[in-house]
Amino acid sequence: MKEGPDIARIAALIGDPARANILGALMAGHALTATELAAEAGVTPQTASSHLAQLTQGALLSVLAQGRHRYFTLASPEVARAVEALMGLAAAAGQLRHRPGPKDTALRAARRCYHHLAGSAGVQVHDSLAQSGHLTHDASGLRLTDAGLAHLRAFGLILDSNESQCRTCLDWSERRPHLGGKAGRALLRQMQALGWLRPLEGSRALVFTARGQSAFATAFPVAKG
Amino acid sequence: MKEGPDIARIAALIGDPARANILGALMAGHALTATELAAEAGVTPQTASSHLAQLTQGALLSVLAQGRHRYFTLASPEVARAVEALMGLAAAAGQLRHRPGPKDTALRAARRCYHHLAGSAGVQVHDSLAQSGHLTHDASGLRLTDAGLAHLRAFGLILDSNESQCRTCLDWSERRPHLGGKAGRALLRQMQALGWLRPLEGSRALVFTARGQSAFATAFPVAKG
DNA sequence: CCGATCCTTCGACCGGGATCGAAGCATTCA
DNA sequence: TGAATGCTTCGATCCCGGTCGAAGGATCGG
Repeated sequence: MKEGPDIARIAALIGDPARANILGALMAGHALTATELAAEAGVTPQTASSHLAQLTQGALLSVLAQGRHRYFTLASPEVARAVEALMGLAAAAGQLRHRPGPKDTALRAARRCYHHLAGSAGVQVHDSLAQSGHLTHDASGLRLTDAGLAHLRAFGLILDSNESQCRTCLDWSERRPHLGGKAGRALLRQMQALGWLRPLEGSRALVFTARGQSAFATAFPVAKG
Repeated sequence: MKEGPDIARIAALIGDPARANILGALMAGHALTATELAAEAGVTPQTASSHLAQLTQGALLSVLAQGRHRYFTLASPEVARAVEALMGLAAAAGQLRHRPGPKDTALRAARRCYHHLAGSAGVQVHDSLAQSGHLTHDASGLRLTDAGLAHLRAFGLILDSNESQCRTCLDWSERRPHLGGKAGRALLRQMQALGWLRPLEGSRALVFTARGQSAFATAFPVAKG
């Protein structure tokens, strides 16, 4: 009964610990070089090279050669979403790699998912915009309303009118959608520019500054329901 | 940089061809016995037994022992969504197992995804309901409005008021969300009861009857945009 | 109780693939 | 040009895990 796409190939590609670490490192959205990824994955450069070739061949990564460096990124937001979906399953199965520590708490609060904001803060943004009518769910998926577009522009975001289309991304820690796509990306950039939050050293986690914390709460209020 | 859930374990679990076939067979939403799954996967019962034990252990499947039979199903809708996400990646990578044939076309038109309707017909249901205001996207995700609830009840669906909460499921062939959850499940059941469509032998594909085709188009119209 | 069916456990085999050392290109910089 | 750096290819090793035959429970029908 072989129907549909060959899922096993892709899953097997993600299923190796070294490759999974590579994908995890790239979930932050930054392009990383082969040697950096080798260190992240905990393998030698020649082993990493083999893995990177396979991931690229499998259309999970894309490469940008610059001088003697090769920068790798996730090939598409779809890849990031698939990885998050798998994280959700792994979390549900209780297969956390470490006992939850302070870093883990920080990750659940706010982190980079590909290029946008995830974690409870990310979900809060989504909910707040949805409640105030700045975000609608129509035929083509999630979309910013005109009011929402104006609202975010007032915030300092630079968004074309044809960039109202958004991506939702299932949050592995919250099990709820958060805001991805162009808008999500621009929003995170602006929040960092405003000094609301900064990346935690060597991690995808993001920590709010005291000032940013309260500003964020005011800007994206959410009613309990 | 080992952060978050252990994704490699889960992905490796899905990454074996035999296990992927098992998951694929269960995507139709029916409970299947160990021997049936062995046949689906193309391995002997003792091999399948080993795989099934691993999948159950990994919280991807759940088992119901009934007499000397053991019925397996996907452990949760999350599993089904993760599998669909992987199918999307595989399809994007152009790794279809077969050259697209008539069966493949049927699959893209309408199929079972877990217990609900997927494919272009599934997406059409979602879009139609969203356009007519029967479906909203709020803080807790996708939800049926009161009007939508009444609309579907008029259709013959039996739905509690507290079952307005819906699940969205990313469609691998359309790359767009379709309607899952309780409502999606009830809807598919009703459509089959009305004789609108019937399962294609030995496949997840669903084919519309002539009568069902036009009735469906009238019931779930969608404006082009 | 007996045979049939469903499923599992055990043991042995085998292959694919992950890994790293050594060597080879390519690029940059002095 | 020569040395250093980033990355890849090649080859050898090794181990994990998929596979099936044989045998052992478990459950049902009579």
